Amino acid sequence: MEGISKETLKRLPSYLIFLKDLRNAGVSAVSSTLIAERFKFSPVQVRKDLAAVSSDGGKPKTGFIVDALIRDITAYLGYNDASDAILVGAGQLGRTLMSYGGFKSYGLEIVAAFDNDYSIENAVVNGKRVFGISRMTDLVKRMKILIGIITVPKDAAQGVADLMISAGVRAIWNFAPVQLEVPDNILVRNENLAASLAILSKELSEKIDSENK
Amino acid sequence: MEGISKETLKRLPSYLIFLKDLRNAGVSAVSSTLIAERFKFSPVQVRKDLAAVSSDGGKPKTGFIVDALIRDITAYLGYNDASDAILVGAGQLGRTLMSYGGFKSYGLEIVAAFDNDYSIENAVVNGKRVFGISRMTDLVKRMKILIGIITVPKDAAQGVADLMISAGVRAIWNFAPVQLEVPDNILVRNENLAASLAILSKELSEKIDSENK
DNA sequence: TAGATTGTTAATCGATTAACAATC
DNA sequence: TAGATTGTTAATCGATTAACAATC
Repeated sequence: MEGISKETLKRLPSYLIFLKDLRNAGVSAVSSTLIAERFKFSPVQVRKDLAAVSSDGGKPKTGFIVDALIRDITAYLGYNDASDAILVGAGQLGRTLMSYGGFKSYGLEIVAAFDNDYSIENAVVNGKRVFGISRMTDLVKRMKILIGIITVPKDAAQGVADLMISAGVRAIWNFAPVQLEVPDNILVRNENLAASLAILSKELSEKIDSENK
Repeated sequence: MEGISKETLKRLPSYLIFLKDLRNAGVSAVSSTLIAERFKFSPVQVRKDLAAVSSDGGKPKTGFIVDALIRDITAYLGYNDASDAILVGAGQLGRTLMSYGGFKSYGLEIVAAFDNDYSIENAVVNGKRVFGISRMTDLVKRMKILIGIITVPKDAAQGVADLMISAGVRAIWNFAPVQLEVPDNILVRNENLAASLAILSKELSEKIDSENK
């Protein structure tokens, strides 16, 4: 149950989505083979991944109990102190994240948003108010928020990161296309949508090249 | 210049962003050590990555020419046939992507969007019109579009994927939280924002756990 | 029982890092 | 020249896969 590899951690959320679909479809048990087929992984890999988080394990011939797996993965991924986040930059991308329904199913929540644009301040998005940036430090400290989401333009990103860190944020999800400079004890996860598409595009053209040989 | 590893491919876009910043700052040459420091990679890794795409290589004592690297990485990542995409699902997330400025710098463009909601059809987002879904097949075929972006609710995603594939799309960037079933020759890249945040949250709580030991 | 499926150990594979010679 | 920095080969590391015994 401990020492889960980085790669396993990345796959767990996908399993969770699939398992919930199975549950909705009334399926009560699932084999590693079936999961593997769906994701084009190997069954052994799936078993290793599941072994890392499953409390009961699976049963030969039956497979794994869907409900139990959902509980185990949710417990592993979802229930921890670090589940509340604040967001800075309530532009279109920021508001999209605030309205995004998918976080809840992982026990995650964006509890407040901040912006320095007076015309956005006090707006209410998805039931959450947008505050002036000057109120961030106080709120983060008071609520002991550990995760900050940055959706400001790139020139403002470093300043926002500094402010978040001084307020006590320990992990940053950065959507601005800059490499943030942060102390060693701060986690940063960069989300560069353009880069994601660029990689897909590249993989495709390599594939097409190889087909044309 | 060929056989670039997957991991290298993932790092190249970050290098590109940083190199452009350097160029803006008037820096003309950069050492692998400097790049490595910024990203907390090892200098050797950076050199290996750059060796894979750089036409000139670097010079001892000087390092790599910033302009030349930008050109090489851009050429490697950006210029290929697979640079136009269509998007289906012009809801908030879809419109955010349509308005997102970052794609252009990688030579990528969302050329048209589709939705089956009559109230969204004919809307113009970022200068691009939203068409009824019925017009997708024709446009994809005519323009030989190879990349499709799915930003519809999860229940509609598989149907949209099937439609895209039958029209000729070869790579799908999927924002719906489902595992799409596609033929072997179709590339799929899943973007699950909730999962990304969940992983960050998990890494943070593991870090905090280990600090408290 | 027979067969499907799990879980584990060992082998393989791919990527990173260490070591070091080449060179501007 | 001396020193910084590159590029490459070999060693290491981490993750995946193959093989197979255990078991429901």
